[in-house]
Amino acid sequence: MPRSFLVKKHFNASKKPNYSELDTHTGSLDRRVIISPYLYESYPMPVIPQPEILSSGAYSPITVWTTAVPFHSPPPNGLSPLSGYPSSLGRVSPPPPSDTSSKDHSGSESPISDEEERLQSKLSDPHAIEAEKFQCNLCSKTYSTFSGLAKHKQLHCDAQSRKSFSCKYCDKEYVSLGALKMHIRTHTLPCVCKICGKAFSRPWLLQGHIRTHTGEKPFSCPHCNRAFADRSNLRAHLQTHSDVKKYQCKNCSKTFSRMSLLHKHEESGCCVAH
DNA sequence: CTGGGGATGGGGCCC
DNA sequence: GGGGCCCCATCCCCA
Repeated sequence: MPRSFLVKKHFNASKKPNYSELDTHTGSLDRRVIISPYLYESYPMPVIPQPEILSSGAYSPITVWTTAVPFHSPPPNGLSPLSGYPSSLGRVSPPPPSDTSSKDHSGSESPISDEEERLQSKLSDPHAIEAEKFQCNLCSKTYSTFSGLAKHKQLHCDAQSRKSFSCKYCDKEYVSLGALKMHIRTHTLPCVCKICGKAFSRPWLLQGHIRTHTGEKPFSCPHCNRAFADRSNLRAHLQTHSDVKKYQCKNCSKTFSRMSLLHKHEESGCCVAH
């Protein structure tokens, strides 16, 4: 099982980003691609913009992810964190309607305390003076309003109990915040080529891309001395020197240097009933 | 049509 | 926790 399949892929029909859309900032990618204003100033150093030099609506580590809440028990008042994306990148998801007094926490790592939550719930709810009757089934904390409880669960207990972090740009979920942040980069594409403007999710991807401009090919085949810019491509090339290829057809035992070639072979009809 | 190269995406691992 | 790297995969293009 390839590791890439551990998380489902379903961006859209075209798996590759349509870089032609970078210039217009239109289409489905416009909220994740940030072209550095310093794009063409110098060459050839890659530009890996820091968050502060991104546009005001750019990627904010605090605002681009949300902890997941159980799908089987959606809170009322449209509290689901997956109920739609912000209209522009970097905007915090709109607060729950019943929590209009809550402040914008973007840019602040410190979550509000439970006491603050309860106080805010009381302030925002005229019925909050009543006895606290909404209890968290995970930590037994009580809240006077359902909205207070819902917010508490969304921010703390559910996320902690499930250890689940879901992307706000797609519906992928990860068990760690670090994995989610790494994934988020595939949406925000913070690494921009100064030469052509293409954006990449990681610096080393950009470095590999820059080799296409410079012509640098640091990986050489020990058999034929052919050079490659990418190690993976060299590895694939090495298969061509091997008598026994890595990928074998189950039916005819023919071997192929690449998985894609095996797939083509299978789709061409070898593996249909003979 | 097949085989191979080029370019790129993305999760995991290690430091 | 983040960066760099590894490894695998895929798409596109061309000979």
